[in-house]
Amino acid sequence: MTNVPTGYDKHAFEPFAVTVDLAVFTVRADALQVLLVERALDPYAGSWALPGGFVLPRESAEAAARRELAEETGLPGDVVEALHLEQLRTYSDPDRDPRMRVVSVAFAALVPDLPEPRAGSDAAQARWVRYADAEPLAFDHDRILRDARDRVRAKLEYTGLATAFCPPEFTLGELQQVYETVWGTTLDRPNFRRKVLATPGFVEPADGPRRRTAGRGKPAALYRAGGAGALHPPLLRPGGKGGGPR
Amino acid sequence: MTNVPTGYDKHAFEPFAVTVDLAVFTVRADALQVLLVERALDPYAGSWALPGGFVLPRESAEAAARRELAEETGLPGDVVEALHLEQLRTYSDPDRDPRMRVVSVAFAALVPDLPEPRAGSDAAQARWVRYADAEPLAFDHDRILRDARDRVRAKLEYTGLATAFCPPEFTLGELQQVYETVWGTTLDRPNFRRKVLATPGFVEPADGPRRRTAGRGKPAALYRAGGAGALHPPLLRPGGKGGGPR
DNA sequence: CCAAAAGTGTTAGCGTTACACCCATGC
DNA sequence: GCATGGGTGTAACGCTAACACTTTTGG
Repeated sequence: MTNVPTGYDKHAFEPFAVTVDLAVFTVRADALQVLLVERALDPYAGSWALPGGFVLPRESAEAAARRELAEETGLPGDVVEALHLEQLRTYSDPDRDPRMRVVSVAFAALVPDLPEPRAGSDAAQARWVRYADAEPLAFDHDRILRDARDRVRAKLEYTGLATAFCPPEFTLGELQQVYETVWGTTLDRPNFRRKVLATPGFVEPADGPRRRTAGRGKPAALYRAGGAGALHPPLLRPGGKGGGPR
Repeated sequence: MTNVPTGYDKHAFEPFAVTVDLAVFTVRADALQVLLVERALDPYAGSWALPGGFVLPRESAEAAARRELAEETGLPGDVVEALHLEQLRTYSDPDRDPRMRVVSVAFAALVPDLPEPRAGSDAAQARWVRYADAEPLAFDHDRILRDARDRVRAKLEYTGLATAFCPPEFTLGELQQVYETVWGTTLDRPNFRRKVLATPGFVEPADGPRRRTAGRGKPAALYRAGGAGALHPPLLRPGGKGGGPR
């Protein structure tokens, strides 16, 4: 915080615009999907992009992210307030926006299957797209999206993040499908079950059995997300253990 | 990137200042130490703070971080270019700076013991301080510093980051001391040695034995940092395995 | 009865932990 | 010789992976 030009005069330096970009993930149809919007306005108009927008003068980046998410998806405010939002990193390449200097704070958000997006206020349209089919995107959003996916994949290992993809009550089979879909692997069901239940604070039992996870088979017990953030011990990916680089 | 006010007019929105803040760590005298500067200018003048400064108009945040680091520590340019710099997160609370709207991108940097800082160009003075003795700092730097330490502690588990605290050639005893100092634990030497050598790409042997790590004992073999970013398998902390929350 | 998914049990293998022991050097 | 740190060996324990098996539902 040194090197202050001319003692903090508000116009002694080039102004920066600050935006947020959101990689909103869900698990649907056995695939990791991401929410994209079609740009209506000029830079990259007609291209698909991550939702996002400018941070307002009296707003933190986190608050801006939730506000933009509500605007673009039409989700009720309390849902948006509750969902898991995670700051990824900030992209500040001087040329990342062709018009002017824009510094963007990127977030990853995780939502359960349910919501179908309606066209947002500013975007021409919004829809879910399989991660594999998302590129190419506007600006440097290809890179942001890849970083976001890497982060989510890694965090499933050592946090209870996977429950954010599930509805409030879920079966262990559904939770396992989240892991298998995001990691692109298969997991041994008995071992998965034991590991999850042996990890304190990961899930806690709910009441009233149900069947779900498919139309057939024995009804499964329901669980809610536990309070724990970190998992002890972690749930490691089969091939190549250890968290990846961030 | 939607919700563009008045089609991108450069002055249609409130300007933001963008800064970088640096948590520069080293391991000296059996303690994790951090580089602090005494503020010369007005907001919090006389207080200690993390080094940092404004991002210039044609500069990325990463470039600004390296430039500021070179200015404040007097390290030669090639050293600064090579050292490990890691983006932490961005702090954007509207009231984090009493004067105006400042969004700050925080970085953690890791350096070996050697350099003693000289007083920087803008700071009244700069010096190494034990992490435990650092607070209170100006602005929200207490929080940034804590986040930075948590991140470094966690990343020692699953990356080869610890070698960034060591000189180009180091003994396994020195590397172990880094882990013990940063984690505040003791490790079993034979097991530490085996784990490190069994992890591909963590370290690779150098030539010519030396003694170091202390004045006495059998001379130890020297190693260089290997190319691997992620550690397979990870080197877990004794108490409470798994990566902590980030 | 059959298919499908939930749930329980068991064993072999591997990695880690904890400790004993030897080696090389300075004083 | 003795203290100090480097380096090797090894046995017990715990966790995980892999797979066999039982249970409960719908058709």
